[in-house]
Order: sequence, then structure tokens, then C-alpha cells
Amino acid sequence: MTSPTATAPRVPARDRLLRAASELFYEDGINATGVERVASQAQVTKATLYNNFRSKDELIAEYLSLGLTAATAWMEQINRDEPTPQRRLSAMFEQLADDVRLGRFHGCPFASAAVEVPQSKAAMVQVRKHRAMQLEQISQMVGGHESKAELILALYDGAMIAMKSGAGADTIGRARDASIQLLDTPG
Amino acid sequence: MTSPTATAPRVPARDRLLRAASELFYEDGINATGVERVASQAQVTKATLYNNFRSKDELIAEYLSLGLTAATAWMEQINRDEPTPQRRLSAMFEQLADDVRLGRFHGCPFASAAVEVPQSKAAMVQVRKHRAMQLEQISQMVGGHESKAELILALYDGAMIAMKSGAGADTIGRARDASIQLLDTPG
DNA sequence: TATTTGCCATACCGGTCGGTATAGCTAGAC
DNA sequence: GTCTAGCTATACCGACCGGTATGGCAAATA
Repeated sequence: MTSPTATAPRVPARDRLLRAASELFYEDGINATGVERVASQAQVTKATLYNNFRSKDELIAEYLSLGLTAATAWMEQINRDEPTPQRRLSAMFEQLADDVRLGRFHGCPFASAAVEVPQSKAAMVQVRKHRAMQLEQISQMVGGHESKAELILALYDGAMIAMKSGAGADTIGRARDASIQLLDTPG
Repeated sequence: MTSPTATAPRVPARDRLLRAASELFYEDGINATGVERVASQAQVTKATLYNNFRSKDELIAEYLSLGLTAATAWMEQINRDEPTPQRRLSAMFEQLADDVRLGRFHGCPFASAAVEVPQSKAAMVQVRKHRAMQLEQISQMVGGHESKAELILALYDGAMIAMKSGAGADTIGRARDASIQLLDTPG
């Protein structure tokens, strides 16, 4: 064994910091979360945080980059596992509904970052890459109709906004149905 | 005349404060804007600000309340001036496109507030009222189809998110067309 | 004319922010 | 066994935050 008493799996401090940042930035907001809280939640001191990241901005950008990787894997898996456009879109919206039901949903982390971080910062690069990825994956879901993908994404984002503005959970189902109906319309 | 030299129209400090808050909160963000900057932009001292508002939270809530009033008047006017559902929806999306073109668009102020302010605060009341108003007005635009209104609003919110995430201006036009097409679909 | 009201200016409060400096410890690699 | 890298702990920095206190001035009201 790597450690005499084997008390912990020895996760590198950097990984713990990113995991803590992801939780806190997403649940409490980026600006509302100080670097000190990120460090303490990762059971690490602030000095260690600044040994691993140049600045809070860099930590934010890497948090979003990690989220982009996860979101990409998720959508790729839907494209892999679900055989039809209908089922793919359903899976996408149902995941959102599940998150809402379980109290895990606090808005799209990329949309939130676009609000909380100045437009100039490195974080916005991740926001734009995320949108491009979504368009590409949804386009693939529906068989290459790029203009339809754009509308489906708008419905999806709109549903998330609605959930943060007091809408009932059935709003997601109606957005899902509309996006599926959209498949059969010309254009 | 009300003032001997008539140097200024004598706008009350409270109005100037709200106008300054609206500009700064919307353009730079709520958390990024300190009360001192609001006061100085209103050509007023911080003491005067706190003579007119109990706290920054109250200032935020009144800023949103003012925005709600303005947004309501705008949508009512569209319903009054435009004769058909198509023209009403077009007017709505075109206004957004105009704001983007003129560089006046920085996201939906209510969606941004929902991100920047803790869910518990008084500001969230305005956010929910704003969504309810939008649903009511859009429903009126399209002749009372409430479920269609919800989808049109989702498309509208989605288009705004898209604009903050690097989308091209033509995205708004496609969302507009889709919302109009939605009028002719059954359901 | 006397009083009140609204705004002025300034200075201050405790707290938190992002970020840095110093110094010591410990474990793995050579 | 020695060295190095990565972690620990603590203390500090200047800047800004929201909010308060004091005191004075000018104009409208009575």
C-alpha cells in the first residue's frame, strides 16, 4: 500500500480543489464563493490553492472546462445510447427534470458564469465553446438539421431559465414535447 | 420658475439614484456595482442614498420593480399597436434584435438578477412577477393559448441566452420565425 | 422670521475580498 | 542519507464592501 495506515485514497490536492470549486461555484455562485472557502472545503490551505492555480480566474476557467468535458461526455453518451431523435431529446430533457426533482438544479453553470464574470475574462471562452458543443451534439441528435438544433437549444435554455423564475416542473415536459414536434415540421 | 438660476430641471435625488442604479446594475452587474458608484453617478452622496433606501437589497428590488413596470408597458403597447399575433411576436423579437445591434443588450435583467442575488431575497419576487407578466402578455398576443405562450417565452429566453453565449444575430430571427410557425401548429 | 426637511461632505466602522510572504514539515526519489 | 517537491500553518497586505454617524447648509413651509 502507498500509505502505512491507508487512511485515505490520497487524492491530489488539485483534484480536491477543483471538486470543491465545482460544488461551491455551482451551488452558491462564483462571486459569492471566496477562495478561502474553496480551500477549506478541499481540506487544503489557501497557499496550496495558489500553488496549483495562478488566480481565482484560472480556477473558474478550469472549473468550467471540467464542466464542459462532463457535459460533452453526457451528450455523446445520449447520442450513443439512444437510437432515435425523439428518444435522444427526451433523454436530454428528462435529465434536466431529474436534476430539478432532486434539488440538484441551480441553473446552467455556463449561463450563470456569463452573468457573474466580466465578458473579457477567460471564462467566456468556455461559455462559447459550450454553446458550440451543444449545437454540434444536438445537431447530431436530430440527424444534422443545424437550424433545428438551434431552436431546440433555445427551448432547452428557455426551460432552464423558466425553472429559475418560478415555473412548475411540467414546463420541462412541454418544452420537450415541442422540441420533438419540431422534428416533424418542414424547414 | 422653481429655481432662481434654473440651472437644472431639479430631478429628485431618489429618481436620479434609481436611474443610475438601473444603468450600472444592468450594464456592469449587480454585485460588481458598489453603492458608492451608484451614488456618485447620481451626483449624490452615499448618505443620501441611505436616506432614500434602507439597504442595497431594497435598491435592487426597486430597480427590478421599475424594470417590471417598463417591461409591462412595452408589452402592453405591442398588444395595443399590433393587430395580429404574427406582428406582435415580430415586434417583440425585433426589439431584442435592435437592442443587440445597438449594443444595448446585456442579457435579461431578471435572469441576471436570479443568478446574482440569493434565492431568498426580495429581488426574486420581482423575477417571478416578471415571468408571470410575460406569460400573461404573450398569451394575450397569441389569442389566449397559454401553453403556446410558455413555449414562445422559452424561445425568447433561449434567444437571449444564445446572444450572451456568442451566437450570431440571425439566431433571433430564427427564434422569431419558429415562434410564429408555432402559432399554426395544433395543440 | 423660525422651523423643518432634504441634501451636502467627510470620516469612520467591521468585515471580506483576492493575493502574497515566510517558514516548517514530511514523504518519496535518487 | 540527502534532497526536493508539495504540503502545512499563520500572518499579513491593500482594496473594497455595505452601512453608519456627525454636522452643516440651503431652500421650502408655516
